[in-house]
Amino acid sequence: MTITAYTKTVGEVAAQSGVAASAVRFYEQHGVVAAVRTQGDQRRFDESAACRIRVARMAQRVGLTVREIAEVFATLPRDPQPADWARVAEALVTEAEARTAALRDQLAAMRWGARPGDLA
Amino acid sequence: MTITAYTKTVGEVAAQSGVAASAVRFYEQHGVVAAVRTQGDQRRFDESAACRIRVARMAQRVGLTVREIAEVFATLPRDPQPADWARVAEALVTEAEARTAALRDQLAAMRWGARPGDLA
DNA sequence: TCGCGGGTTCGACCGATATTGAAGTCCACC
DNA sequence: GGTGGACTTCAATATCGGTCGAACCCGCGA
Repeated sequence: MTITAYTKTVGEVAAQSGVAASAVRFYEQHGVVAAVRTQGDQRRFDESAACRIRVARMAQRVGLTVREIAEVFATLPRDPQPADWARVAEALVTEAEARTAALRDQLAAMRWGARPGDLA
Repeated sequence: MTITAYTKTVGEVAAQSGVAASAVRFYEQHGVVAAVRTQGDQRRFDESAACRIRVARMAQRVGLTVREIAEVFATLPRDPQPADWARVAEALVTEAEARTAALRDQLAAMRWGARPGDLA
């Protein structure tokens, strides 16, 4: 049973997640990732940080805000297991599908400017 | 064959589409809707304007930007017919589904931190 | 003719999502 | 125990998607 430690620097997490270090700090400020501080006040992230950020970026593409993503991630325990990630993944995909379905339904419900007499 | 005229004021379009008049002007600036001007320099929109804006708002919910939406709408002719709207609707839903699929695929492709030896 | 409820432009401001730069600190390696 | 690269904070800047207010214009009805 390996204890997942807080060992990654902001730069390492940035490299592993494909975003700028400034974005990693931004995500920490907004609760997408968590960090502890060294004696010298530097951030140290755990293994899940890069993962969280990669997932967050994908979720942003389907219209979720950073706040919404942080809320979903708030349900993750420390050192998330595959089952925890699976649950989060499903929540995100379900939300994306719900929004797409809402788009489709509302589009379908529109009367498309069918002015009576126009097609008659 | 009714010729669709430019008759709606900003306020009318705003009311019909459920957004503020300032937003209608914003959408015009960004190519989501088009307007002609009266002698007195006032905007006049056609019937499709409110429709475009309602659709645009839905599309924003699934992560499309105003620019992307404007590009899709750029394919609409003047006085769009139901078939034109159907094509646009399909393009938007398809894009939303593609983004959701990308999210799901990338989530599925992740190794979920399965560190060798951890589950052993 | 006057009033007034719209419309107009323009620029300031907002919140979200970051990026950049300055000034200073930390720490890993030699 | 240096040195240099990576880290820190804070403020400014940028883009996106709007909103608001000021100051002004336009047309309609009393």
